[in-house]
Amino acid sequence: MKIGDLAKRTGITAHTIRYYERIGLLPHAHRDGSGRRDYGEDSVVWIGFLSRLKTTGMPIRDMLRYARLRAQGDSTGPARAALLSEHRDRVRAHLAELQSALTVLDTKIAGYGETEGTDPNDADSNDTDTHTTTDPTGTRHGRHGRD
Amino acid sequence: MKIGDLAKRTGITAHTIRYYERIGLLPHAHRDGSGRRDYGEDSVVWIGFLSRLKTTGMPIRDMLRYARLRAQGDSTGPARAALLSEHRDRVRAHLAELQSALTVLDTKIAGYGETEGTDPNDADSNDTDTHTTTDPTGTRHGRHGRD
DNA sequence: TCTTGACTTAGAGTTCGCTCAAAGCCCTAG
DNA sequence: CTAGGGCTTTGAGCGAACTCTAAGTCAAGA
Repeated sequence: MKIGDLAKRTGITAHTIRYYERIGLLPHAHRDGSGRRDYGEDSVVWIGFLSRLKTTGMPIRDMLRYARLRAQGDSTGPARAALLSEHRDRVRAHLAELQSALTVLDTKIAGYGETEGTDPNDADSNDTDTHTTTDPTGTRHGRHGRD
Repeated sequence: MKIGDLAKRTGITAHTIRYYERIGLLPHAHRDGSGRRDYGEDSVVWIGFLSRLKTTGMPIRDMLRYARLRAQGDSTGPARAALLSEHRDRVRAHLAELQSALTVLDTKIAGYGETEGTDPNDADSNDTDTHTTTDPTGTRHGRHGRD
């Protein structure tokens, strides 16, 4: 298939596909008689996987590392597994953060909902949350600000 | 407290705090006798909340909308609730995507793990989540909506 | 046949969210 | 008193990930 078709199939633009090829995320595409890129189903699959990695927040430089390992063949299996495994850990951690933040949002939205005239949840008091995962410095002992 | 203290308390740099003030995410700070920014606990709380929004992927321009509503006072409660509610929907959607991607990662890592010498999961076949039986979301591949 | 639209390239431009530099002022510990 | 570190400002710079432009080639449908 041509680059435009692949773009439609994968949801990324042809520009981005060429960009990915340029930086090494995609192998150099085969060309048809007239010098145009010609793709197979495997490209759809590979880009689909890259998109998943992207969704989960993997930076391009890490996708590149993975892609290079993949290009090196079967012997890199363990290295690829390790790379994905580390990434999975990060994704899990982020997931937990998101879930925690979600409950904060729930609380806050609920706070806005009740008693419309007054505000038991003023901008600040309602901003206060049970601090969960994200502990920037770790140095925060005194938690003031009403919980 | 001074800007450096606030930075330590919140985990963002003093540079970023000034940047946030510049773009309107933080109100203009009160100054002490010598013209330096002086913060109270409320700043810690507010930045904490902003950090959570950031964690959940809210772009700065949306935080700005929220901050401006907040600055306008209590009457904007419903608008703020709506803003957060829409954001919550997006976060929930993203959360679902992440969870789905996680199971893909699990499958793939497991694939690399089994039968160390050979590889039933060669670069492509294992990259494929095509007809991977475990289809968590039920999302048929082929067209994932673009992010 | 003609025209339209998809394709090609190299390289420049954009957006986001910081991050730093430079030059100078001033608080505080020693 | 002095040195050092933290603060001030404006404005420039940066890395990530695209995104688009320009100028040109070419294939295929009306």
